[in-house]
Amino acid sequence: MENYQHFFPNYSSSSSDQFSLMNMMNNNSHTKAAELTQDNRKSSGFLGLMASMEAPSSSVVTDHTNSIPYNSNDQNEVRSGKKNKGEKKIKKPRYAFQTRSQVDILDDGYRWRKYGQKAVKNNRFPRSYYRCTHQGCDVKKQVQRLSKDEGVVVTTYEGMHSHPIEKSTDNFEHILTQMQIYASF
DNA sequence: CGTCTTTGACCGGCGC
DNA sequence: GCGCCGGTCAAAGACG
Repeated sequence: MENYQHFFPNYSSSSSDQFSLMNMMNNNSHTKAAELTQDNRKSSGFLGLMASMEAPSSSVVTDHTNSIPYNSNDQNEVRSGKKNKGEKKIKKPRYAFQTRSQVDILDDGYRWRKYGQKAVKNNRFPRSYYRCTHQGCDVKKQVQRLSKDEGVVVTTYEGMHSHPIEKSTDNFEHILTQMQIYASF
């Protein structure tokens, strides 16, 4: 168990946070994951996610709704006014991980730049928006804490990294690979 | 001095 | 069309 600290180089001392993420990989009930679709984002957003994640059995929820068109170029061009409307449209999967942790920032081995923070209604805690700092990689994640149970942190990943990990967290890279296998469902 | 955070403004989608 | 809402920008600041 001690070598789990390798996954969290910033957490040198033993803390329960480290084991929460391992529980996630072991499908332990303490941490649950779900794929978000834009459908449930429209209807109830994170509340809808919470509902699905609080189902006792679901550790990974996959929704194969393909009715979510997504222009991959829009992400970079939306501000510059360009819009390639003729591009192929694929859905943009989002994966949420619910983790019991005292700290908001779980170090997953990648480097993130915070680019926004918004208040969440019905929640006294804000939601933070991060983007991967690797050039050409626009993987995003958002971190939110439950107001109901402030010991729970929800991290939502959007997109997949197409570059090697940037920190010396070799073992965790393997775990992320498994996460990406989940993401390919 | 480079990198990352903060924070109000801004934008697009959607419901009314 | 208008206003709300979730997400993003970007200038200024903090920090090492």
